[in-house]
Amino acid sequence: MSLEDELFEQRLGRVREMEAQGLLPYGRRFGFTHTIPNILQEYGTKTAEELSPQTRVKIAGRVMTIRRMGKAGFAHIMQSGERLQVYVKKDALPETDYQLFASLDLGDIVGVEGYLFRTKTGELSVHVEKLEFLSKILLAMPEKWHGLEDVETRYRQRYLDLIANPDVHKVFVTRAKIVKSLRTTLDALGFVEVETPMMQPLYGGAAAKPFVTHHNTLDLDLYLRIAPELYLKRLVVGGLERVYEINRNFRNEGISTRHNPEFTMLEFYQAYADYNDLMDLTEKLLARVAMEVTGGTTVEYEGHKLDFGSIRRLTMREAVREQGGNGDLAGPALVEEFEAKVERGLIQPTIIYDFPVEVSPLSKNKPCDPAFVERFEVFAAGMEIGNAYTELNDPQEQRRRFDSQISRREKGDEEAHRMDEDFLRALCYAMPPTGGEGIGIDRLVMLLTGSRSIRDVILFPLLRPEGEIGLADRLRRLDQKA
RNA sequence: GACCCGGUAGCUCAGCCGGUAGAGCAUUUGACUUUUAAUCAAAGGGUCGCGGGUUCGAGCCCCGCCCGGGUCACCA
Repeated sequence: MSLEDELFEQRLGRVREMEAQGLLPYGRRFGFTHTIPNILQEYGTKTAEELSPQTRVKIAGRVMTIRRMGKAGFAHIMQSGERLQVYVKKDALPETDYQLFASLDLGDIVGVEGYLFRTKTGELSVHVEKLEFLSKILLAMPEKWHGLEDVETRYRQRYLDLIANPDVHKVFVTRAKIVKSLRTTLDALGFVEVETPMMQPLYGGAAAKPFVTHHNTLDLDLYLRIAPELYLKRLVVGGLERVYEINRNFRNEGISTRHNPEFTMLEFYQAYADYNDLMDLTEKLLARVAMEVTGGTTVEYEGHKLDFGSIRRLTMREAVREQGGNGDLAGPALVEEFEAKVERGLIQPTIIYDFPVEVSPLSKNKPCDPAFVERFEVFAAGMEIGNAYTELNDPQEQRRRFDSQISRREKGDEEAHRMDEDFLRALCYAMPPTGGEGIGIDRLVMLLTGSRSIRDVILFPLLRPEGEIGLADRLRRLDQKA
């Protein structure tokens, strides 16, 4: 018999024993008085004397370690990635509760009631007087010391990763804080959050290959959006003058440490503004989010100290010249030169502005030089994390840009924009002069959490499906045996 | 898509020149009423990713495939 089957049998046996005693192996609501992080924060620095008179607590969580010593024992209970020790003494709690403790498995979920104290070695602990069983683990927990290191298992069974690796828990809590910080800043500036279609009859707003899906009733092929841009700009036409969306984009392209087929993007549009205003706003957003998440504007990333408190600005031509490239180039050739000579070296947060018009079909021309557009990208750690421009709001010019995209497409550029007449019609109703920007949330989270792969900031990154697991069959067999 | 690395017990990993598959944690049994990677004693646990081949003999060598990681390409 394999070890896993053996574990199943042992633990299902314990489930049956509990049921026989009238206990619930899968319990019901548990009214706790404190969370473990609460207790650690409130009492973590109190001395033994300061803990009297007794503070009674009722807590719940997952059993992470057990040290049994005959008629007493210790365990650590984990909640929200933090652990608190509990001390269980045979003559301090009811017989049945002690029996329960004696048959606990690592990974079980329990509720505990007792009072706070400090052990001989000074660790804050709960002196247990009541133990309630809440949920039974059937499979084995990852190793207590090394945690779960197998990358594939970490991604496929993220719950195990979260249980075994507290740092992973922290990354995703930080991710939530980052998104909240961006929302708070934008909300305070009067931006309205909206949701626009994920499924679009025409895709646009970026150069990328789309995913295709189909609606049965309408018998209609739809694209998962590659960007929300064209819908958000329709909203600006409609008078939502400050508008943003934080949501998923889907691009049917390669997977790497910086690319996942679905990723989260913040896009925001501000009427009556241009790309200079957005540069200022970008600095403010980034400095603030870094401050709120890490307590400062500098963050460590791959051995570099990135300073989000001072963001350099230079034109694409200046950047190319600075690296010894040919700054006299124009059009796509300039972009190629930039990507070859500059991009990867942009470690410190940097704004690169003034892009060639050919690669920017939705941006407004620079008045003094129509070969360039009012567009910038933000780079850090060699990664593009944002893209912004003064929006093209002249419908006739937009039509010409679409036309030239179409001829590029006819020459084989699969990622060139398609004609979007509905969008053109919206522009024909007059869009105010507007600045718009997209910020890649996943990459920003990477920078602010020190994660080297985008998969480490996405809870369930895309993987090929694994083979048969065979678990249902085993459980079925054991059920029949019982 | 190309190249490099990896897949051995539930987990973390060893496995020499091709010669009977190993350790720690976890599990089971026993001892232990302030331990903390608890300790002590004993036991059980393997489709060596999958399929072929070479060989007297393959975890190890060869071929194909699957899964994952990395680099590059792609991603304006």
